[in-house]
Amino acid sequence: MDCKRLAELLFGDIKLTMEDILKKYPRRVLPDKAEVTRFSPSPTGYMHIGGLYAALISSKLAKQSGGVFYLRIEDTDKKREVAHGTDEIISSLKKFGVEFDEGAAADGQPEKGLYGPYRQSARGEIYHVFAKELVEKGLAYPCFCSAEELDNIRKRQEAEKLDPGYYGEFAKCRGLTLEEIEEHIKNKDEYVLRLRSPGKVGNRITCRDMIRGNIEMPENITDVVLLKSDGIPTYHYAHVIDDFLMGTTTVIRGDEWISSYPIHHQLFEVSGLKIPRYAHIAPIMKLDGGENKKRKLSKRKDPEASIQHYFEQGYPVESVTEYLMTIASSAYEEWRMKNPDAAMSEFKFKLEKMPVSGALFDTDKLNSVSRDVIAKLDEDTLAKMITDWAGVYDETLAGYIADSPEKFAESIKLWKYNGKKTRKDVARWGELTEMFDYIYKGMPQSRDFDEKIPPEKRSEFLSAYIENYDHSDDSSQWFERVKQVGEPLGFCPNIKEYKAAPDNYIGSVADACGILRAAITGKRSSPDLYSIIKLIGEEETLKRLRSSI
RNA sequence: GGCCCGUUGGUCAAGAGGUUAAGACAUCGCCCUUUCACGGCGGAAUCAUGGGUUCGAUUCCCGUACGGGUCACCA
Repeated sequence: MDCKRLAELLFGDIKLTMEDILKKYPRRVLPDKAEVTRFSPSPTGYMHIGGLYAALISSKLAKQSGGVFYLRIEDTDKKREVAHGTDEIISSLKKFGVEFDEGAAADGQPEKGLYGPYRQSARGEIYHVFAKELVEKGLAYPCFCSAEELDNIRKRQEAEKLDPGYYGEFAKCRGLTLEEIEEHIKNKDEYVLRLRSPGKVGNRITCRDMIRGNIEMPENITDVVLLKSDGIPTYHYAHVIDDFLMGTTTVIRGDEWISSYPIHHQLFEVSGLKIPRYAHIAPIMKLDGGENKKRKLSKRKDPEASIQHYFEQGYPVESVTEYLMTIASSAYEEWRMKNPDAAMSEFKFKLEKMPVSGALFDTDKLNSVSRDVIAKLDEDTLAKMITDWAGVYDETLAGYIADSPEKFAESIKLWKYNGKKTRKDVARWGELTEMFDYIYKGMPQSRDFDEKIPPEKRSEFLSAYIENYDHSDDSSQWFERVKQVGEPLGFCPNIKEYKAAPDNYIGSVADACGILRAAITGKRSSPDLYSIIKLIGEEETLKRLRSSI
């Protein structure tokens, strides 16, 4: 067959030439070992935590090696595209401190970088130039099979337990003559462009994966689709051309791509392009119900899959990135313990140390990391972060803040410090609302008394305490009074003595304080009680105490 | 089902042919303590399984089980 004529027939109208393209995308001049990485999402909806994870790693790798990190939008599937998907990705990532050296920009904004356009939808002609070359070399051909025909092929293969795909005897259009093709084109029949795979059954290829080492698998033998009927390339083809042109050194992507690696390997080969390194990262998993089955965090089922969730809950973004780093690298936690105040960028990240199997998302761990992050923040930063968050996500809390800024400042001090030691019991701003309730809102809705103390003893103590209450007590007088009131009623003033002989008492001062705490705040745990009393004032304190009897 | 990948405490995991098999989170106990917290100390808890190779295997090899991924004109 005259492949040149076929190429003209299919791509006669393109103006660009291969020389133009290669001139426009020169090899990058970068220091030795500099990594060029990318984040290449499809704008199909909200940002997934897995996307953030990948972006974080990719960015880190480029930055620490003096390379380039860029954003490429893979918008080749118009059906799944969501309006403003790109804006959403960029702004979310920005909030997490992930910045691109070059790449796609928000809708209407100019792109940064010389290797664009960075939206695949704007690169149509480029792909066609490469595709034309493949056709010229006889390595690609048009296929006019309908969806039904393909479906039948698949069914037959399934029934006969054959390998699925368009190959061998199933590749009907592989043998079309130029005349037949011309006829189809004249009839304006829809077609896709397929690779004429040079693969042989039995051949093996190996994927050099930075995380898993070498992975051996069968060579691709199927005539995969390169260009869809709308002329837009499939992921496979766009990946190969773009990552070559844009100079990606290491492709970092989810491990669901491993199985299509043979296709990519072959595509690079037939196109005569240098294949990049790959790092296939394991997804973040979740335990599914009681089934004890792991599965990927799913956008649909799991709120925690969306990074929006973390904004809503009020996790500082550093908490999330810190946590993600502990998953990405087992060495991270140790490093962090040694360098509590260092910037994350100082950590030397290694792909080789990444986990090969999916880690279960652990909210407890996230919370713990987050408490540490929050504990390091100073009051002003705290106040600002909380105010900003509440303004968007928590009306009640925002109302409290607006109601009395002084009280708010006091409250922050209260939960952050106890004397000199900082508390670590808040992992997300959402937890603060409840705490501020008892400072701002008055009477607790319900009171979580320790049922170890019989209710009548509790009331007895409460009455006696109210009787003896003196709001002018300083903090040590206050505590003395709790002891004094409690002692005759069976509350041992000395915790050690109480522990030595618990049966001799109803409880200890700690229990007495617990009664007061629950009466005033409703909770068993709260910041320093004396300070809370001072904050809410005498009248309110007595009111709450009385109502708990 | 084919093809890949994986399996160390509840979770995240380090680890190496010979170790008392790190550490973190969670959990439990104790200590500190002016309550709550913070902090300190300690406990319980792990090498999926069967065969090899070896003086010795959790570590290397093979099988089995289990789990994950993938098999589109989606990415």
